[in-house]
Amino acid sequence: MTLFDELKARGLVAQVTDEPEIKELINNGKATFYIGFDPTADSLTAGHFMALTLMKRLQSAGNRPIALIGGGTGMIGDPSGRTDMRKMMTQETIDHNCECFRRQMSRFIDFSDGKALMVNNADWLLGLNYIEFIRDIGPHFSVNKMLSAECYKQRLEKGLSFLEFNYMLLQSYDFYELYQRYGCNIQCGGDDQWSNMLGGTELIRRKLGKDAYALTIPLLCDSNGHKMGKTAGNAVWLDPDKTSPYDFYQYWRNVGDADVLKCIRVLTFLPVEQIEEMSSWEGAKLNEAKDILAYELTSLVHGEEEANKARAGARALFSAGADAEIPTAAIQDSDLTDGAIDVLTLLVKSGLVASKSEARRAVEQGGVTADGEKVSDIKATFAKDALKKGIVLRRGKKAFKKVICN
RNA sequence: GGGGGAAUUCCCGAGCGGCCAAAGGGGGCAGACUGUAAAUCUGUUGUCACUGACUUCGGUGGUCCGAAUCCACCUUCCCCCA
Repeated sequence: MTLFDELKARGLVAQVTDEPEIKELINNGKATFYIGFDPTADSLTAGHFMALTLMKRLQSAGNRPIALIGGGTGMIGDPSGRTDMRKMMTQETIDHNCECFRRQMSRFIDFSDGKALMVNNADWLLGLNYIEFIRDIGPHFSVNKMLSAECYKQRLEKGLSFLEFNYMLLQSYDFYELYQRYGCNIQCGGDDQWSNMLGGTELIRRKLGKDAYALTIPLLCDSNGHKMGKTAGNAVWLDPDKTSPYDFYQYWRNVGDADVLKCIRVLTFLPVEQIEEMSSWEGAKLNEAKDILAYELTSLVHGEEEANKARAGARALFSAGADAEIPTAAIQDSDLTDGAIDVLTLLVKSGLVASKSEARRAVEQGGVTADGEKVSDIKATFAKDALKKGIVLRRGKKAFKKVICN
């Protein structure tokens, strides 16, 4: 199976500008492609992960990836699919975020010996002269056409500033620039970027009379159409300090039935044939697929060791086994009163709940257990002796911590 | 530049002087049912010293015994006209 066919089989291709040409390029390792990342946070998210795997897949077939960090476009903010304007970020924040991205990406992509490049569009965007830019690039964009683009529709109802309206020109300019500097001939990105990407291919054709291509990957959505990679509105981060490997594992362990296979196909590197076998799995058997998905991804992002720990922790909790790998929370002597601590405080200190009110509710609703025993009294306390060897405190079905006091 | 409207708790959105920690929906959390799934049903969803107290309704200052609700100014956004 050729690379392109595999991408298709995995469901990684949403739209392409010129299929035969793109096929030819990437199957033969002749592509230099780029994917842009907006430095809006100090860590990449699960949402970016799919793009990273695409990069890796293409790279292993001999194509050259360029990771473009949007240090310059980050100053503007992409309005696509947004209902409100992004917050403007300061130069320092953007620089910091760029650096964090760089570190995380090098885990997946081989940047040695020019096998991949990482560039920052701040390098060419920040020095642009307005009049020159407008005269040079502006004529190639039709406002009428831009306004009809799907990505601005929503914003036209809520208001779109000229600042953001410029985003498409800048992203197009990036592609144009990369084409000239590095011979970059394909731009990849999320499907929501489609119109911005077309802007680039169009610009290259008009200015240089050359062909460049665009390929989008679908947005990873669950069966209800919600974007995946978020819990309660918060992103699932790749940075272990922002989303622990255990939580990361749990996120994937808990995806809905309808989404497991899709996630495995799109996000893991398991062979397509193996995945096809799983597609007949049903009911409880499907749970195994979730375990595979969670393990594979955790292992890719955080390493095998962390993946083993997360899996062991989960198994300990859900199917009774050794409790050695349960995430722990240490509490201090100063948290104790008279050599003991009450449940509510303990719940808060362990990080299982955000406030005492929440802790109270959890107990009152019968959602808290300590070492398997249900805690039904909000005044229950634990003595230091018990805490020395550790207590497995559990809130609800899935949130738990082993609390220890030394 | 002129005129009109809006800012409410995580989100949407009621409230328009006391009965408001603030309807309803979404989302979240917990419980039941299960397979650590979905769907469904129930409870819950500002904080704390929890039958009570305290802090919230864009900001600042007023009026009033009392303000999310009235007034002034400010900030931001939307709509119409130019």
